[in-house]
Order: sequence, then structure tokens, then C-alpha cells
Amino acid sequence: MRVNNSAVSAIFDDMADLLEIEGENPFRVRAYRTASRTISGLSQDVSELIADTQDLTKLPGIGKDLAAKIYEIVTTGHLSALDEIKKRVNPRLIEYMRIAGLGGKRVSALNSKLGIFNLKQLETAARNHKICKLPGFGEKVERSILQGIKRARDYGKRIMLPEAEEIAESVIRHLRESKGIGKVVVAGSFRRRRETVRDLDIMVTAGNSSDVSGRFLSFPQISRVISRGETRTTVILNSGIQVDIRVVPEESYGSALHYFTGSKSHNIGVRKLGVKAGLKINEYGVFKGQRRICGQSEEEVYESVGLPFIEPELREDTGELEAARNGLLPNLIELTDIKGDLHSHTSRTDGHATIEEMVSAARAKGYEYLAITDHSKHLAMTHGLKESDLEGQIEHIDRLNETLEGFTVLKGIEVDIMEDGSLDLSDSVLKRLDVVVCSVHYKFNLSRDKQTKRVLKAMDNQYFNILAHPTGRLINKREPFEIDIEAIIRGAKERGCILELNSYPERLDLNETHCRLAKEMKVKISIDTDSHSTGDLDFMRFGVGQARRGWLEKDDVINTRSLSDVRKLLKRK
DNA sequence: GCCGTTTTCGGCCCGACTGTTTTCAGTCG
Repeated sequence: MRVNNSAVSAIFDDMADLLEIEGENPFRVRAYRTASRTISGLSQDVSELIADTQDLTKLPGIGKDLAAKIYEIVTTGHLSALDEIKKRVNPRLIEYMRIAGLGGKRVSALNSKLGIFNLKQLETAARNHKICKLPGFGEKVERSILQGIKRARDYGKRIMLPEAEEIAESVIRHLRESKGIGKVVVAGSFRRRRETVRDLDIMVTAGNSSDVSGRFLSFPQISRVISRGETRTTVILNSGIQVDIRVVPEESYGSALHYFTGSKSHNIGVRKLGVKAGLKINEYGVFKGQRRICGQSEEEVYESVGLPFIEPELREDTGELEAARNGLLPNLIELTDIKGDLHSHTSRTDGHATIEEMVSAARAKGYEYLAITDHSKHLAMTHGLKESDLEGQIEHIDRLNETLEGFTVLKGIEVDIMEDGSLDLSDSVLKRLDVVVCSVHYKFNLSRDKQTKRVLKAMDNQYFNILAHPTGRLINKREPFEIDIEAIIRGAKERGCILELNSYPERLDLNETHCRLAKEMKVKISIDTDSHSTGDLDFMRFGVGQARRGWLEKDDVINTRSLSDVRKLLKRK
């Protein structure tokens, strides 16, 4: 049976929640959560590892017991320990755990004292003021539960980076207007360039006398204050986004930035190293006994545990600490390494700018080249190009190139991959192009096997260069379609094809795990914007962020190369 | 439940804030 990693990790998350509600040993609960994270971060399916008879206990946080449980899940599709605990603890209580302010203890009390087990009943009980009468609960907790339910309902989703950037910038502008404020930095998952963020952690350095918290609370878009203290203040904005402000003294800048950037499990890893070295590491610094030995910069914090600086995008506890220890950290790609963009649209199909406008915007970014890759005819709603249209565009670009100096427009297409694996345009026109970007735009619901074969067959076409947005997912909107991504990467390797990392904030497709896998398998990535307007060219920063999360270096990415090198890499043998 | 220059048991990262308490448990990041 094929069981994917997200299924295993979801089962472990459920186990953790139910054990927590049952009041189990918190370290046992943590073991399940750690294992869930380990599994979801794997580049290979655990079912394949098992098929390869690999030793699962070699994975971090997986011991004999959890390895056996993974084996059970993969071979039977379920976990008897979970079935058992569900007999003792109502599994519907898991949804309570998602509400801010409710943890295992309170969920357990609500269930045992009031006998309620779904959100509707919880809401009714709160409205009828039954909850505040319970020991350990009060009116405020009751109110916060009601707000938590509403929030979970209204804004359950995480926001994408462009919106997060906008909010962060306006908060920062507001804070900077007050006196006595030193550095203001957005830390947290935003700094790690996660695909989405649930809240913003903004770190401020300031002296004791400055009232940062007061200044922050005068920000006009605050809908609710969750907590307010000297060093930490948390609010919910009208948009539903949570913003945390943390105030630290200037000398703690490095240790605080490290602490607030996370990830949590990366920090735990660093602190454990600290404990081994007889040090205590917290947001105020690195301490030997009572004595503070450093903490001014993040570099100092890492140095105190014998490590080089680790880039924020790598801090997910997915092997970066070990790599750092062994001097094997990647030299991550930078936005400034990008020399061009190989996927863009114009107003000829569904874009909003002419070729000339796109070219001038790309030149303004300092690029050497831009590929124009409009849609092919199958995408009728975009006015996709048929062969004769594309021939016209080819001639247009040839004439344009004659007028340009130091810049080249690459002739391209984003051609549809048909259900049978053929391409939407004939070879006779594809062969006249510099770059052929290929995409699945329909029939997302084929079986995993059929979808994989469809794309591999398309790659057999000798003009196939780049597989665009390989999994088709739209963050918060559409799940990735079923496809064996490892087989696709291997297929690309064998055929000399390139995989796209699409920089559209809602795509970011490939994800970081796929990028790492492609890098390991030595398949080149093209970080493209899929621009539909001149402004979209700026999406490149999101793609590069994702690439950095995927441990990619300059050499792993085709569009860091000069035009002549790109042309060579696009030539299939 | 994991893990080991304190190695097969006894630890397990660390601190802030809230609310309900009257010294602390629960939750969060």
C-alpha cells in the first residue's frame, strides 16, 4: 500500500493532540509532534523507505516504537494505538486544540465537566456563561474562547508573503515614527521566508524609557489586544492577522533575533548544543552560569556552540545543524544572482503588458534576457496561440532583438501538456523556439500513475525544456495534483529537462523539499516569475526565498547563467 | 517516546504573559 508522508504525519499529530488532552507525559506528546515534523519534511515517502528496507530509526526523533508505528501505518493504512486512544478520548476534541487559548488541560476539563465535544456546543456553552463557572476558568477565558472560535472561522488560513510584507511595512513605518527606537526587524517565519505566515513577529531594540508597546497600540488597524507587557505585546489586526512586538535591549539584538526567528525546533537544537557546552541560551544572550558571555549578533550565538552562521531560510531543523557542524552548509543563491526570467506572458494572451513593456521592465531590473512564453491554443480562455500566431510572434521578436543591445528576448511558449502526454503545438513550430515551457493546466484529477506517465511522455518530446509549476498547487486554494515527483525529477535528469520553481506567491511550486531532492539528483531548476504584468517580475524575490529554503545554490539554478550558458543548458541531446 | 564524552535510566529549551489565584497553572512561541 502506498501511504504518503502527510497521512503519517497527520496521524502522529492526532496522537499528540489526543495524548495531550488525556494528560499524558508532555515529553511523550512532544515525541509524536517531533516525529510528525520529521516525516512531513522527508523528500522521500516513508513507504518507499520501507520498501527499500531502510532503517527508520536512523531518522531524527524516530526510535524503535515510532518506527514500528510508521511501519504499521504504511502496511495497514491505520494505527491501532490511535484507534485505541479514540475509544478513550473523543477525537472531535482535536478541533478544540486549534483554538487560541485552549490546550490539552482546558479541552479535557471542558469535555469532562460539560460533556461537550464539538465547536457548536462549545460556542453555545460560552454564550450561556457555563464555561466561566468551571474551576480554573473565568469570564475572560470564556470571552477569549468565543473570540478564538470566531477567529478560527474567519481567518483560519495563513496569509501569503505579499500581504505579510505589506502589513509588516506599515507597522514598521508606524513604529519608526516614535523616539528611542533602535532596530526594527521582522523575525519569525516571515524572515525564514516560509510560503505563508500565520502571524508577524516584529523585533524592536529600545532603551527602558521608550514606550514601544504604547506606540504600537496606537497603530490604527488593531482590532483586539491579546496581551500587553513590557517586552511583548500581541494584537489582532482588522485583517485578522496576529502581530507580536518584542522589545529587547540593544546588546541582546543577536540572541533575540535568533530566538524570535526560530524555527522553534531549530532553536531547541541550538540550545541543546548550548547545554552540552555548559551554556544557557535565551533571548537575552548566551550565559555561562550567571555571566553573560555574548549575544550582540546572531553570529556570536552560533559561534558560542561551535557553529558558523546559519541563514534564516535553513533554520527548520531539517539537517542544517549537522551540515553546519560538518562544514557542509550550502552557499545559498541570492536575488542578485538572477540574470533573467524564462517564463512570462504578454497581452497577446492573458498578460497585461506588451512584449516591449515587459522587455523594458526586465532590462530595468538589470537582466540579460527574458523569455516570452505565452499560452498555447488549448487554453482558449487566455486566447492561447495557435501555430500561425506563434510564428507571427517569433518574427516580431526577431525584429525586436535586432533593435536591442545587451539584451535578448528569448522566443518561447508555455505549451499545454495534453491528457495523452502530447504537446498542444506541433514540433515544426516548437523547434523554432529558444525555450519551451510545458504545463499541466487541466485534468488535475488523473490517478498518480496516469499523471506521472502523462508528464514523462511529454518530456519525451525533444523540444520539452522546462516543466512549469510541476505540482499545480495553489496555496490555500488547490491541493497539488497527485504525481510521483521523484519519478518526474528522475525523468528530467534522464532527458535533460529542467524543473521550474514558479515564483507566484500562491504557487511557489516546486516546494522546498522538492528543490532539495532535485538538487540531490542534480537536476537544474529555473526560478521563473510566470509574470502576467511588468510588476509581477518582482515576484522573483519569493521564488529565490523558496529556493533558499530548498538549499539551492547559484549553480543549481539555470537563470543565474549568462545567455550563452542558458542556451547550452536548454539544448537537449 | 527519544536518547546517550553524565549511555540503558533519568533527563528532556526557556521565558513571557494571562487569568485565576494568593503562589501558580496553562498556554504560547
